[in-house]
Amino acid sequence: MTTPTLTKNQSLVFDVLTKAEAPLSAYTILDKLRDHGFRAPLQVYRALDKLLEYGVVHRLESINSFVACAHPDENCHSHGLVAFAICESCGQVIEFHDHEVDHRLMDWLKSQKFKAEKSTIEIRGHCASCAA
Amino acid sequence: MTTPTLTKNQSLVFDVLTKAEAPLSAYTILDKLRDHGFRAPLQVYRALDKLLEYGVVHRLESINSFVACAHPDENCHSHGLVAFAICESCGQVIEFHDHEVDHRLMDWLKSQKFKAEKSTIEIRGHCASCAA
DNA sequence: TCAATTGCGTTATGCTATAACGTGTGCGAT
DNA sequence: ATCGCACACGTTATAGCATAACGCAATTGA
Ligand SMILES: [Zn+2]
Ligand SMILES: [Zn+2]
Ligand SMILES: [Zn+2]
Ligand SMILES: [Zn+2]
Repeated sequence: MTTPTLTKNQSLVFDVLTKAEAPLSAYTILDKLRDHGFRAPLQVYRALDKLLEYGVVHRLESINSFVACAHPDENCHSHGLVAFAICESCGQVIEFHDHEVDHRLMDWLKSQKFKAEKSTIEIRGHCASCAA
Repeated sequence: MTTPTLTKNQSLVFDVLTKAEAPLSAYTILDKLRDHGFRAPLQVYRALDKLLEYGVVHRLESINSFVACAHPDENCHSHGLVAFAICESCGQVIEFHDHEVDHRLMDWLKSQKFKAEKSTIEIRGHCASCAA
């Protein structure tokens, strides 16, 4: 369950994501790392694949972007769904977990004999600051 | 709230989606409509935009594809979230609604003073038939 | 030492989506 | 009637996202 030591490229990508204040696309990450020798998208995508596998980064499907996990210590992800509220003005992402939602969804899926593997729960809108 | 009369292009795209047994990408739709005079992606995307606006088609963010609404008559979408279970083997999509999940998510968002506008709930996995 | 695994770099390619321009048609206001 | 506007449409070009396929180097473990 513990995260393996990150390689150089993985560390660079992870650092960029942890310092960012909003989700980043793979190509934005690439641009930020050109000074560190990155030249091609694959260098970013390969690092992201590993970081996603380790659970320290999340992919936001609805905006084709990536964000560092907001709860790196809790290993909450192993036993529950993750949901994201994404502000369309400032880009801020709130990551949250709710076991009641989890169980409700899981029960429904079970009733359909559907074997869940990956889940995406993303709410786009405006955060408290941006809602005006 | 009633759906306007569809234009020719909108009807063609909608028909392709309703006859399909799995979600289709915009470019797959384009290929299926070349015989009907479609030549460029924009013809598909413009029709899809309208169909999405009318609520008769859904976009599946996690697989960049589109599917006809499974509950065209209920106007359930206006007052609740929609969730999808997507089989990664056969492509079958089960569309469902659950008010308890809705309310739970909405309550949480309200507590964060987050103003929700669009939501995405997609579960990928394997359907009863494909789960082997 | 040899084979298998893993990470890395590069080039090329494919898939997804939109920008920008111009045309034609219908329809209400003048 | 005709002007102005909104809307659908067609086309070309471009932007943005993601992976295939190749080869090399370092690591590991038998
Ligand atoms: Zn997380
Ligand atoms: Zn905001
Ligand atoms: Zn629907
Ligand atoms: Zn299936």
